[in-house]
Amino acid sequence: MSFSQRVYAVVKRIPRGKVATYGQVAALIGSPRSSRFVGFALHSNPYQGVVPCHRVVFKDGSLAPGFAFGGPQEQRKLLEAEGVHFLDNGQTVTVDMTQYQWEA
DNA sequence: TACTTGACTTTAG
DNA sequence: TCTAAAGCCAAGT
Repeated sequence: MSFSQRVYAVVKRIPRGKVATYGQVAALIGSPRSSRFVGFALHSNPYQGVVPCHRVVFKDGSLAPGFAFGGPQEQRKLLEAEGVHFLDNGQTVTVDMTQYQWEA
C-alpha cells in the first residue's frame, strides 16, 4: 500500500461530523512529520466522494486557504451540513476542535 | 532519471 | 513568546 493510499484509508475512517488534522492523519499512517504530503495526497484525491478530504483541517482548526474545493467557504458548507460547528471571529473561520476533533 | 514542489507540523533559537 | 528552518515523501516536470 502506497503512502497516499494509506492517507486515503485513514481519512475514510473519519466519521461524519468529525474532523482530523493533517498531523493527526500523518501520525496514524506512521509518519508524524509527513503532514505536508498528507495535504498533497488529498490534493490529488482520486476518490472524490469517497475520501472526505473536507474533514481534514489545520492543527488550529482553520481551513486550507485558496486550495481546497471552491475555497474554504465550500469546505465550510460541507462540514456544516454534517453538523460541525464553526467559530467565526471575523478574520478566520475555524472548526471547534475541542468538540469535533476525531479521536482515532 | 533527477530535481523541484507542495492543503503542514514540529522543534530549536 | 515569537520567528525561522528542517523534515516528511510522492507526483509532476
